[in-house]
Amino acid sequence: MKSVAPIPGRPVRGSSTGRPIMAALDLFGRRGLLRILWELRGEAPLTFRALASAAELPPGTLNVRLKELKAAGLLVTEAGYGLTPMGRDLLAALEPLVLWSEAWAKAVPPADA
Amino acid sequence: MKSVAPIPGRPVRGSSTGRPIMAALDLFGRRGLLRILWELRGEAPLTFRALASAAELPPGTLNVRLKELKAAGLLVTEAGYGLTPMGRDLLAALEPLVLWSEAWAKAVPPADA
DNA sequence: CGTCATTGCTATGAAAAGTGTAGCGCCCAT
DNA sequence: ATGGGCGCTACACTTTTCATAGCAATGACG
Repeated sequence: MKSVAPIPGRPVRGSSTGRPIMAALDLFGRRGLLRILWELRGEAPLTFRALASAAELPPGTLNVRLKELKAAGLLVTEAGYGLTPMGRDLLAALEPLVLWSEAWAKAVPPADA
Repeated sequence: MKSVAPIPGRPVRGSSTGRPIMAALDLFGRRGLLRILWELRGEAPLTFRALASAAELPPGTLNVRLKELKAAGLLVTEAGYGLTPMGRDLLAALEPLVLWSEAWAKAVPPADA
C-alpha cells in the first residue's frame, strides 16, 4: 500500500496534470471507494465493522480507503464514520448515475447464463 | 485477468444482489475505466493506440477494460473505438461530477509539499 | 474484580490485477 | 521491399486486493 491519495491540484496516478477531474477519476477508480460512499449515504455514521460488512470489503482495504477519503476531505470520524459536507455533495452529484444505472439495467440484455 | 465484466441483473464483485447500482459501482471501480470513458467524450472514435496514450494505460489493461465496456454495452468498435448511445448517456450522467470536482479542488487545502 | 462482547484496526500469506516494454502479424503507401 | 502505422499479445515484475486470524482497548454485567 504505497500509492498516495489523489488530491486535486497535483499529479495523480495516470495523469500528471493534477486537474481536478483527473484526481477525481483516479480516486473513484479505487476499488470499493464509491461503494463506501454509497453505504454512507444514511444519516447515521457507521462503525468500522458495519461499514466493512455493508461495503463487503476486507478490513485492510477498507482502512486504506478510509484514509484516502479522509485525505480527500470527504470523510470524518466522529461517533463512527460519516461524510463531510463535501462528501455529501459528491453523493448528490452521483445521483444521476443511479438513474442512469437503472436505465442501463433495462437496456442491457440479460445476458443470462 | 479473469474476473467478468459487471452486468446489471446478476452478482458482481462485492455484491451478490445484482442491483444495477452495484453493477455500476463495480464497473466504475476498475482502474482506468472512467478515464477511458472520459477520453472518448469527443465525437470521433479513437484508435487503440490513441486511447492508450490519452488514458495513460498500458495495452494489456486497456484491452481488458475495452472488453468490459463492450460487454456492458457502452462501447463499439467501428472505425476505432467509440461510445454507444448508452455510453454517451453515462458520460452525460457524469457531468455533475465534473462540476463537483471543481468545487472540490477549491475546497481541499492545497496540501502542498 | 473477572469475563465477555464489541470495538478499531494490524498482520500475514497467497492470489489477482496492473505495469512497462518488446514485438508479432497485418495492412497500406511508398 | 521497406517503412510505417495498426490492434493486440507475451513476458516478467510490482502493486493491490483478499480472507482470515487475532490483538489491545473499551464498556457492561455480575
